[in-house]
Amino acid sequence: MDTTARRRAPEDTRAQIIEKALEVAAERGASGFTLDAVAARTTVSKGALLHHFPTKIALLEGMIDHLGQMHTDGILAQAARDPEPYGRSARAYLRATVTEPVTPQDVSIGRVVMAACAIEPALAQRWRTWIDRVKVDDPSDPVGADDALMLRLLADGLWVSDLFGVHDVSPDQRQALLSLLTPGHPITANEA
Amino acid sequence: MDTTARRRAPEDTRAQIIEKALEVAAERGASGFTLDAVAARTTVSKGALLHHFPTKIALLEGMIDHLGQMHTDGILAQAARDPEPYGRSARAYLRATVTEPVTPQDVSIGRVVMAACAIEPALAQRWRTWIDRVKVDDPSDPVGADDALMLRLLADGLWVSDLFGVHDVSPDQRQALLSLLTPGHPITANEA
DNA sequence: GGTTACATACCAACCGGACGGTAATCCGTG
DNA sequence: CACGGATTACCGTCCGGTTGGTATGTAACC
Repeated sequence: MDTTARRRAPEDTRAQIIEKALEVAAERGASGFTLDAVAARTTVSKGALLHHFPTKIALLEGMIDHLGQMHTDGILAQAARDPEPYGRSARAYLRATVTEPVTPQDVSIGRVVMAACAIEPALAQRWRTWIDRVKVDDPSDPVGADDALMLRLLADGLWVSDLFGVHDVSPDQRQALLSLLTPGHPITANEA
Repeated sequence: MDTTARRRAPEDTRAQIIEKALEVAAERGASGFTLDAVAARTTVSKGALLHHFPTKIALLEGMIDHLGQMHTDGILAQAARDPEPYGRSARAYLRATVTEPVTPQDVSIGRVVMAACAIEPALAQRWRTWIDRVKVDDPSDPVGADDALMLRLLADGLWVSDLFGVHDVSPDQRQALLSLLTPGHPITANEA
């Protein structure tokens, strides 16, 4: 990061910007998330920031891609650790939401991303692509599509509940949700 | 609404402002939801708008209260129409989300509210009070708290899925979700 | 006459992005 | 290898448009 490292590592600069941008989002929230604030936190200037991300939406896309990458990695790792093939993917999706510690920083970042997606629909689309990437291995799963969908909706609901504090969900209740999808015990009625 | 009706009906003016504000939110989205746009759509001026709602957040609070009122009314009406007492409240909560036609206007308004809540946590708190108001009759319900919570989380997940289009949920699948909570068939494992 | 319900004009601050400039690096050529 | 032009990374400043909010005035009502 010395001054001579100009052209050395543009990819590192990009990564650093995204990392710092997430920090700003975590600490200042959506209203405090400005290009100036992000630039001030990085070692580079605002001009360089705009050089790597020509627009604020582009920066948010970068952040969402980063988060999506991490999230899908976590889900796929969870799925790989799960010996039971039945409903593996959907369960991992839920488990990632239930298990991961939801820190105040996570909540703040989640709110910023949520606000961004609500304001700019294109960003919501971007987020969706990451979700779809996790779903690809579903066809090989013997679990019914209805049950899998239900678990995912449940996970999403739990996520927004954590974001806005709409429901009080105890650790026990979180744990109970995990044992929902078991082989031979379909949840939805019109399952095969 | 003639010009002579100055002092006549301040309450009507308030109601009209909220109504028009929701229209603006539906048509212009979050980025187009500005005080000027709202004022332009009403018969009153921007000054009058600020007179009734001294700040933009106050206006959003008014809108959220209005939506919350309608939503809880719908849920309570659904619950009243349901002959089966088991899980009545939670089912009504879910049914309100599943049954109500989700128009593009609803989606747009929902996004604006979502963005507002994500940016200003105080608004999320406001929304939560409306949810709590629906839950009050739960204690008289023989359904387990875990199952009721699960249905609510499911409903919330379905709502955000409709808002952002994350999952494709067929009408059949929506219908299937409704038949989840039946007496004698608890969903979560650790029910009594 | 004092308060309420508005209208009109105005402002100041914020913020995304444009711009002109500089220096380091890459690359083709001889 | 030398070298020189093109490209890329980056800087710092400035600007214009937008927007939430204010200040001042005025007419209707109690």
